[in-house]
Amino acid sequence: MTNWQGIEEAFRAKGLRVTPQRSLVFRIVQKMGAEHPSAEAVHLWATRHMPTLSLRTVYAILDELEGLNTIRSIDLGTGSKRFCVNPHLHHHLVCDRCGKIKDVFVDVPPVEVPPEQRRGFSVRQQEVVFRGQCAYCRS
Amino acid sequence: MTNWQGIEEAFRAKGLRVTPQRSLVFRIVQKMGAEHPSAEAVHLWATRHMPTLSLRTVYAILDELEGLNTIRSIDLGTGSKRFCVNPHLHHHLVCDRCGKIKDVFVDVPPVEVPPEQRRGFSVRQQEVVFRGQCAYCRS
DNA sequence: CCTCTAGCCAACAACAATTGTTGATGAAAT
DNA sequence: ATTTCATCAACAATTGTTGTTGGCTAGAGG
Ligand SMILES: [Mn+2]
Ligand SMILES: [Mn+2]
Ligand SMILES: [Zn+2]
Ligand SMILES: [Zn+2]
Repeated sequence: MTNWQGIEEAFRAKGLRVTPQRSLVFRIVQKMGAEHPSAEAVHLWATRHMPTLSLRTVYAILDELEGLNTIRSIDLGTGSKRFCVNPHLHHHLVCDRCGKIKDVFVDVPPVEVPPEQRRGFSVRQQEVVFRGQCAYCRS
Repeated sequence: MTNWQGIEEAFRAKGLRVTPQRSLVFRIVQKMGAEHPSAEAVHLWATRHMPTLSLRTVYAILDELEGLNTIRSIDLGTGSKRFCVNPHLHHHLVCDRCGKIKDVFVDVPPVEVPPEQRRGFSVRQQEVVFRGQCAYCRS
């Protein structure tokens, strides 16, 4: 569900109204998707179009969108939750210095964790985090 | 450097004195290594032997140990920095619910990120995060 | 058109993990 | 003996986030 039509449906299906705020936050987060914005970053941009939009509401709507499975929140140790809009399986590249995040679409063969290492854990997903420095931070 | 002899040297080489607090924190973090304790967790245990040891000092000493490369701090989105004592290359298994962390020693073939996806990033390391649920949280 | 309510707002408070600060005290190094 | 470092208690401050409250408004349902 990455198109606005679908989201409208999904909102209503959950008994949530389709408001200008929800619409705006959705569109902003889609547009910014590639940079994996934080809630603050979404708010910063959103307020250019709707100056009264509160940060609190942005947090709330991002939570809702996550509940609808239209976005996913990730925490890669950059100091804040970041939002990921790409529904396909992928991995991430993180800048050690500024926290920039980029999607990485590479095939990583699934790794089987041997039972003696699992220690009772059930493994649901496996993600790869690539760490390094972005072009900007390297100069 | 995982033995106390080496650490004593390393401390002194940096102009840091070898104190009972530094010794204790080091020994605790080594002993707890497998659970990847947070600073709070280290403090909780340490105060059993030295009740006056302040949390502030634990934070400071953990920072120093990280500076000496005897431990590594990792943030896997569990809400706090966790400390890893195993110097060998390895990966991590994280419980979605309680945040428990386990080491995973499996060979993961290095993945080459194609330049058009790197977008100017330099990739320094690649780590795999396995997410799931621990035995306890699953019951 | 009227009513009811969800959603939003501002304006806070609270939170948790972490870092900063300060002045006093004690121990180690010189 | 003197200087310096380390630690302590006791706070304050910071950051990202969530909770709360009372008032206002727009829209869904009648
Ligand atoms: Mn992503
Ligand atoms: Mn580890
Ligand atoms: Zn950067
Ligand atoms: Zn668990």
